[in-house]
Amino acid sequence: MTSMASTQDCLLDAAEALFIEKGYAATSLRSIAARAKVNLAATHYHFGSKQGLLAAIIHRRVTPINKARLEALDALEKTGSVDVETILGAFLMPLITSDEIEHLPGLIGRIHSEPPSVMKPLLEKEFGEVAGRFVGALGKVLPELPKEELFWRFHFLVGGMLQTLTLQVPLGLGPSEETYQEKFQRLIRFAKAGFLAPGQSSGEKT
Amino acid sequence: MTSMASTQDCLLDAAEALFIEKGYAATSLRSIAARAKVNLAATHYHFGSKQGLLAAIIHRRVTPINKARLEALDALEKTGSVDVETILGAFLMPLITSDEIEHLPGLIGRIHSEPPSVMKPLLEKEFGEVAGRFVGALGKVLPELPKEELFWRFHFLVGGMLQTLTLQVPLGLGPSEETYQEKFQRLIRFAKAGFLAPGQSSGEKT
DNA sequence: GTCTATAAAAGGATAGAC
DNA sequence: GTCTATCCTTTTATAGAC
Repeated sequence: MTSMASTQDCLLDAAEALFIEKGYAATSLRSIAARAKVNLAATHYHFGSKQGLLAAIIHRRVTPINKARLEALDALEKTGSVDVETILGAFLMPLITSDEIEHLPGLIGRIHSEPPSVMKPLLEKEFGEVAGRFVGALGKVLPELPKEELFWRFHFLVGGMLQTLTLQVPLGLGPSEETYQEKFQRLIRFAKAGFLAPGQSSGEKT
Repeated sequence: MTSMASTQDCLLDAAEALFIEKGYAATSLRSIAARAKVNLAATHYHFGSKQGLLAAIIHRRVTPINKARLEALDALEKTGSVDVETILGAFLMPLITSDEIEHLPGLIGRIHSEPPSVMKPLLEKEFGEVAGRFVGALGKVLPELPKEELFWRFHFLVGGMLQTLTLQVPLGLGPSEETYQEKFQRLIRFAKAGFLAPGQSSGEKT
């Protein structure tokens, strides 16, 4: 029994589940405390405010994934096997191999479009470094692609990732049980071709 | 003065702006009524509830865009100029050419990840037919692509679209003032290549 | 259709005993 | 660190006069 979950962890788990289910604004601290089976006042004692609780939740899940992403990119650069496909793999696959995958998808998918006043500082803090590293790596293997085009394509990749994390099943498709492994491999095929497309109307065939 | 905005329209406009700014759950009917400069009780008189107001807002913006999308697709099929790029154009460009573009992007971008209990029935009702028609058209010009792969690629396209509608400027890029026209042309380049990529490991070079 | 007034409930946050 | 009790604000929604 020495490994019984602490009050903090109970709160984090409960709040995370409810934020996924109902969204941030629609979830009350009371419902969180009830689900965690702790006292209402504990939320303020441990996290100060509802926002503080949200920040802690995101930090807990995102940190290990971003660490794995950067390590994967480092490994690519060390072995010299850097290309578009391997970079995309280093960006997406840590979502799967991490232990957090069970919780992260719904969380990010649900809350990434909360009001900017809530989310923007959090996302920039948690995501800024990783985005910079990966855009830089992609820029190196796609030296002729204009910078703005590169940024927007990374942006589209992130959109596809978020959409994949948000929806279990796309509209019009039956509830086929597909693993994230398979979904992200589909996304890598799609986005790889997208990144390799000519940058404007210049390029390939001229 | 015969064209003075009705109370309904004032409420729709105000609620839309606030939902974009703060999200659905975080916006109160009071703030809506205040911004619309109408009485609080008017919201219930005209729309019954907060949910009814949301449904009316979405319907107002989405209906004309989807109509334009289907008409553009019809036109392509009549002139026989159907290919991946023109289909993508017919799907994305009505977002721009419609009068709604000024309001729609933020709205959809902000609220599409509200709790499924709120959004799913609305989105399926408003979006189901259009998605079916466009996936069908893409399937015709990509006959060798497996159906699941097709669905997921359409899904990634929608993800890129939503991401573009959500963020004015991608992370790491300065506040470059780019029109939606330009952004969606970038997205079309990206997604066109993605749709044309080989479906599995089969294809191109074997 | 529009207003005032208010009901009835739920929200975040805090004080203070233990 | 955890509890009870409560403050104070805000919320959705409605009743009823005009």
